[in-house]
Amino acid sequence: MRIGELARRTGVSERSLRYYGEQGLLAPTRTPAGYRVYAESDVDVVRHVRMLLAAGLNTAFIKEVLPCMVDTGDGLAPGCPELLPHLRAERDRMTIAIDGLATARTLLDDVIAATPPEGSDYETWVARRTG
DNA sequence: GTTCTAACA
DNA sequence: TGTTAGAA
Repeated sequence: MRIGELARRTGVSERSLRYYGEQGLLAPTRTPAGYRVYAESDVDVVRHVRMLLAAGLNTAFIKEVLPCMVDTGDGLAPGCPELLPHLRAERDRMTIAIDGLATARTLLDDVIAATPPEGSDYETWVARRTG
């Protein structure tokens, strides 16, 4: 099938489909005219890619693990045991990122909280705090 | 009408 | 990622 059909059947834009191809996630063949030709199985590949993307993994990582993933019917499961350490490492990176944002948010909360009392004159308030 | 590449307010 | 221009 060509890109238009795959896009319709997966709900993924043609733009994204071409991008996945550039990233090595999809390997469509080409017609003499240069049109991309996808296999029936690519419908599932695209679904898997979307799931992993939604799970926060980047295309480079997905490219590596995709071949080892098995479709369980309701989701994806690691088909190779040596995948777990990498998946857990990825999870740890997310935790670090989340913690970083949490502290950033707390700091921003402090700035927001240091605001003049309701109804007070802003100019005067600023002058008193500025010295 | 569909797809391709390349480029960007 | 969306969108669009120009060509096939």
